[in-house]
Amino acid sequence: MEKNNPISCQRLMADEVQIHSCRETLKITKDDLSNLSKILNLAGNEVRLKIIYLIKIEGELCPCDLSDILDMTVPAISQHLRKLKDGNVLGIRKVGQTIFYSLNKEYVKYMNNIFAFVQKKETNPVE
Amino acid sequence: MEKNNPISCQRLMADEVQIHSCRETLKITKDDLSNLSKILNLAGNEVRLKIIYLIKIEGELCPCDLSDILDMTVPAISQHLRKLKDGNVLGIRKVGQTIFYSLNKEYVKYMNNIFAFVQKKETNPVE
DNA sequence: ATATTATTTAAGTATTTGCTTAAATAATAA
DNA sequence: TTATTATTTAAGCAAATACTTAAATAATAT
Repeated sequence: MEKNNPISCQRLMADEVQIHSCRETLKITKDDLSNLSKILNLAGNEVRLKIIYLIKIEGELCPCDLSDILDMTVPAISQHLRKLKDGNVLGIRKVGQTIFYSLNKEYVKYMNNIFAFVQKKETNPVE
Repeated sequence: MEKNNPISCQRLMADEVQIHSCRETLKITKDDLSNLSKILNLAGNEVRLKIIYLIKIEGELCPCDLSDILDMTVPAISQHLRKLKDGNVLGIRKVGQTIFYSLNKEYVKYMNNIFAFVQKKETNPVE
């Protein structure tokens, strides 16, 4: 259902064409931007960003290790990992009672973009 | 002051070297990751992401236009703009009583990374 | 079986967030 | 001057967030 809102900005110089163009842009990119905002929201927490960054470098890490590394309780880490897993950013591999979290393939490229300006630290080669 | 926490993860396979390496990595990247998380946190809100995206395409936009385009109240928009300005993502240009917000130069490159996988829409050429 | 270990889940809570409405600023127009 | 317009600021509030501690699962070890 097209809303076709009237333009309420009353500035003399208000550029109706620009406003309509922006609305069109949003129509086209709505879903992309919505999905993107969810990823960025996950990454926009310092603890989770560290988790993603470390897992990206190391290949995989378990909650217990991350708890050690980040000096946080295991449940606190676990809850962050769950969000990242729910958001499909991370996947898991179970080995006995240990659960290794790793970056899902489809996000590797994007995370390279995200971390582009972070001081380099080489990723571990997959063996 | 070096904390040098003992490793508490007791897994048989716990890789002490890896854990120490991660701690070193964090020491090096701490500030970068902290700053990055702030930017991503700003971008990780759907409304603000739309604002950044539109401003990136259009060059600059005012609160009144954004209020029209996003169908939100002017104060709601204004408060988002303030956060983006406080985070140094946006800058302003005043023309009479209208305030135009634009993407700060230092963030243009990074925002290209952020929006890399959003359906293309050409940026307006600067005239 | 019992104990230990790794992890998740749940409940509680203080803080942050994102809006709302109303009021305050500040520039322009009549 | 007074009115209008663009914007910000402030106060209030419901919802979301990120932790805490305790309990529940589940796999391993004794």
